Amino acid sequence: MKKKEHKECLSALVPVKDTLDVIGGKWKILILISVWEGNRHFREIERSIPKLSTKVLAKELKDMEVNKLVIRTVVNGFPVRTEYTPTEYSKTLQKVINELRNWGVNHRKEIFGK
Amino acid sequence: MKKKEHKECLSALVPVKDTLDVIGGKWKILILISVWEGNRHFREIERSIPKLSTKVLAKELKDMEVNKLVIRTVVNGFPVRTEYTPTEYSKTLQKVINELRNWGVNHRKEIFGK
DNA sequence: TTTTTTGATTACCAAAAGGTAACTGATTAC
DNA sequence: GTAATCAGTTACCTTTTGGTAATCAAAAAA
Repeated sequence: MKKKEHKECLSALVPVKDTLDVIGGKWKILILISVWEGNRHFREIERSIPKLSTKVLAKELKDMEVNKLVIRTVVNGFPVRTEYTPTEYSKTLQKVINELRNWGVNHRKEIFGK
Repeated sequence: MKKKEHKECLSALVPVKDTLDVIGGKWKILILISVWEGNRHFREIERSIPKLSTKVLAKELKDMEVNKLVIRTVVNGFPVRTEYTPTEYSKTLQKVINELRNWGVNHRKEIFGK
């Protein structure tokens, strides 16, 4: 009997891992939704998500900028304002997030209800 | 201007979080794929995934059993064998994982290539 | 008899993630 | 002058996560 090859399995997994790096974790999707909803400024986003700390928000927004989900622009001025706007590209995630949501809805039924 | 309501946003997010609890993290999808590929016994699965430790595999397999992704059966016997088999239900994740993979493939192009 | 293999569990330690609070610097309102 | 707001940064500490190695019981192989 041949030994099993696992290379294939692992390489197919890299892009899945990539995606989870971008939207996995506790806050990323929450932040994305907040920005999609119209929250633009740092404090505005922060206040819109209970329990989210300044530190984590700053880190997550940086990641999201690198991943082209939001654009950060500094509005020169008075009490220094920063604007985070969602990119068009970020909307390609909506389908993925929908799939995650649908499966989750069904999974609850599978584990509890039914 | 009305204050924004975030209740809706948050409740829509619960199932997404549920799904990420089930397949998020470093190992869950790897283990699932390993089992789908035909690895059945604890050591077999362990050896199929480099860097995965006994402790983490044991914990993850328990979670996966609770979530009905695998069935654990003890084959009474000689050096005590345990069998993990993927459920039919686990296959409902293939669509989700595919979406994650597709987005990841495209994302690499977006961030690097192009 | 000793070693090996099986599927785990446990104790112990290291690393990573995350929270809190203080502080920056500029400006406006009181 | 004092306080507050904006967008963070930093230091410090706690919690969570994860890895390593030892151990268990039971049987087969040496």
